[in-house]
Amino acid sequence: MAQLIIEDNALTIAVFETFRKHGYEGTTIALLSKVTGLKKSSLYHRFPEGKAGMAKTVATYMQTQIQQGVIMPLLNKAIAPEERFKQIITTLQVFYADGTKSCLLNVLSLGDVAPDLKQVLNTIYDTFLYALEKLAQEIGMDSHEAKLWAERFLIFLQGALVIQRVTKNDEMFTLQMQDQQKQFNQFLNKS
Amino acid sequence: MAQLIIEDNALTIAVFETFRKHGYEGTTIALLSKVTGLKKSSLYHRFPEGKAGMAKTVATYMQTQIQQGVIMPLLNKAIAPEERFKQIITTLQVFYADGTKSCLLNVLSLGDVAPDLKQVLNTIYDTFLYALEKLAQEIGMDSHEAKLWAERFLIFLQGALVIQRVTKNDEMFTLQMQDQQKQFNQFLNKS
DNA sequence: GACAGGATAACGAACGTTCGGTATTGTTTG
DNA sequence: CAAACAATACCGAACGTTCGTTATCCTGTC
Repeated sequence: MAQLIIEDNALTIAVFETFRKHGYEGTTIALLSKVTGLKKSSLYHRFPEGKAGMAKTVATYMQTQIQQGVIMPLLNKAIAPEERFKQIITTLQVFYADGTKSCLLNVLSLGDVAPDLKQVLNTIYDTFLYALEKLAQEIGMDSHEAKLWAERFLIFLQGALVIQRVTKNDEMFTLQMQDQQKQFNQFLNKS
Repeated sequence: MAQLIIEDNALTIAVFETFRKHGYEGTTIALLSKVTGLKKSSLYHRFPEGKAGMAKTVATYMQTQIQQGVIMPLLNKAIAPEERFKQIITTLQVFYADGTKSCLLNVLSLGDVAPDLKQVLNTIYDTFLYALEKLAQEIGMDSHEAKLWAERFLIFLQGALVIQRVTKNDEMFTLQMQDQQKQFNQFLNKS
């Protein structure tokens, strides 16, 4: 293999970070070139399907990250529910860099979205919601309660990210996540 | 005055709706031309400061809308707090078209935002938060409680809009707003 | 005839994309 | 063990298109 001046994974991450910061339309090939160190034409060697393919790649990248860092831990019955929830809160803090980085689900769902990209985003949400639901059921909620709690958690997650971006209040996301964890533990101790 | 093909207010609204749907980078002058019925050059007659000026105009438009439909009702002590809150929930449902339309605070705060635009967005958030805080204090919360509740409400508002956009679940926003109202009334009846 | 509202036409710049070419690395074959 | 071929990784230069913007001109109205 010819020399890779940037590894596949590092390349995907750089592109991912650019998309999540600037959105789809705000992310230009020239900007990606600057960020990755690869010339525009070289980017097309790595992403033969162009910009749309890049967006799909980063969405799929997020899907695997969430799958590995959130979904699997949430469904891992070998660990106590309290520990599991604490664990994913930590993961999310890292993933969103204490709320300083935006979520692809938000920034890539603006305007007219390509159907295949939209489907990846939908799947991320669905699996995330499902895993949260299952955890909530484990700690004693009925299926209806569990779904509402899971939805509220994801709403909180997205909302806190938006508000922190608007206000530049750097502790907003962290505080809200800690609050979610506290409420989770309170429910646990009641039942 | 020569013939106005589109009135100032209708023009602003059309531009506003385009920006909130496509974001800043996704909104092109050609698209605005199609949407408003005005040629590109005519748009520059109405908005001498170009695209940046259009964004600032729509942000200021939102500011006046929120001021008139939300801030003033919230601070109107001639009406019972319960009625006031119910009123702004209704206003917000209309403003966000039952959650089918995005919020400028979200879509215009992506990437590198012009400082003067960012300041308008900040002001909208600050005044909204302040009015909610005051209402919360009126119904018996201390200042700390009131601030946390107000923040949570705005987080919920933004989060529900994001989630509904991702999932296309058209009842998400409405249900969450109704839930917020219910919780507000429950707090009221407890104190 | 001054002027405001709108249209025509064009501008340079940036957009996403493609093509031809050049090293460098791997793989085959005699 | 080389020579030959193929594949990989990257780049320079250009493509046609669209971007935001502007200069010029026409058309009504006071």
